[in-house]
Amino acid sequence: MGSTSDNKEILQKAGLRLTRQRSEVLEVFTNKKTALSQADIEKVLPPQFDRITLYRILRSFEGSGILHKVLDDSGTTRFALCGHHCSEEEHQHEHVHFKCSACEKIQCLEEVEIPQIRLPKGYVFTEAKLLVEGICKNCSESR
Amino acid sequence: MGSTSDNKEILQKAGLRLTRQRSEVLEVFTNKKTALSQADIEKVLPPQFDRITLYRILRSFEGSGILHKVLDDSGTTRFALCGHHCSEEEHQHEHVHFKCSACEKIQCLEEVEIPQIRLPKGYVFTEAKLLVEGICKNCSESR
DNA sequence: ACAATAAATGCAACTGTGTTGCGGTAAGTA
DNA sequence: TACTTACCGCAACACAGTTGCATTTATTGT
Repeated sequence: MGSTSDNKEILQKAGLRLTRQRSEVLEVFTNKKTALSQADIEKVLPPQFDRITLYRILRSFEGSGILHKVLDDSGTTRFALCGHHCSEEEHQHEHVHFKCSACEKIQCLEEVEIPQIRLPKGYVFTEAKLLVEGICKNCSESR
Repeated sequence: MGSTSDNKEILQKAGLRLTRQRSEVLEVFTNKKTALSQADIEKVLPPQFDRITLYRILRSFEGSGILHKVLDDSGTTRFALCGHHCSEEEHQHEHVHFKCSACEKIQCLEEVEIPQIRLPKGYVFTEAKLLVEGICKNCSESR
């Protein structure tokens, strides 16, 4: 679970240097498994961790395919760890994001694929992002 | 196209008072047909239109089913006019939102329905929101 | 048509997220 | 070990979102 050597490999593959700050951020994502906003991450990191550094780490991770942005209707941007086959050129995120109305957490359902969408004539398809809202497994079982 | 009497009807059905400001905002949405951010709307409205008033109008319209929030990965909230059968209790937005990578506009594809999603055991489905990215009809035809 | 009243507006003030520039620091490399 | 360049940390700023309160205005009943 998120060892230092894992982090090193992830960063090297992305062409990024291994720094203490980046390792810490990666740790957060491998421990928590939900999509996280910058505020969420700041709560977990040591309080002296620089806000702007975190901001830039998130963007560079996104750019190199380590993280992907998660759609959200709340206004704040959230990120989640990319599954296996993401590269800088081609992200593979055709999976569903699930937002629980009870615990408010957003998680990736990697196993649920987004069905084919039939667009009207004239429209060209590039990518689809699907957010499902409801009650997650955890919350529905603890009743 | 967006007459005053239309506005009156829309607002009365929603239990909201008919004011000049609300009419102006409604006009904007019936003229432009894409999803609009608060900044987009401010550009169109007279410059003395109060920012906070607009903010509250958008929220109250959303609460009473006149507008719905549109998912976006850019961080800023956007709204679009609801189709026919929206009430305060039950919004009906199981349609697709389409974001054009060329003109950056987001529109509702009311005619495209979101397919059934099969969730893993334990998950309860409430609602699904789908954003498709690609090239819109306008942009793909003007090549 | 007018007064009562509750809703809506407009202003002030503030919080929080997003973003850029730049000097100092530290990771990778020879 | 020294060099080069990416990365970090600070400052400063732009702008979206949010709340409280005094004033104005749309509706309701007389």
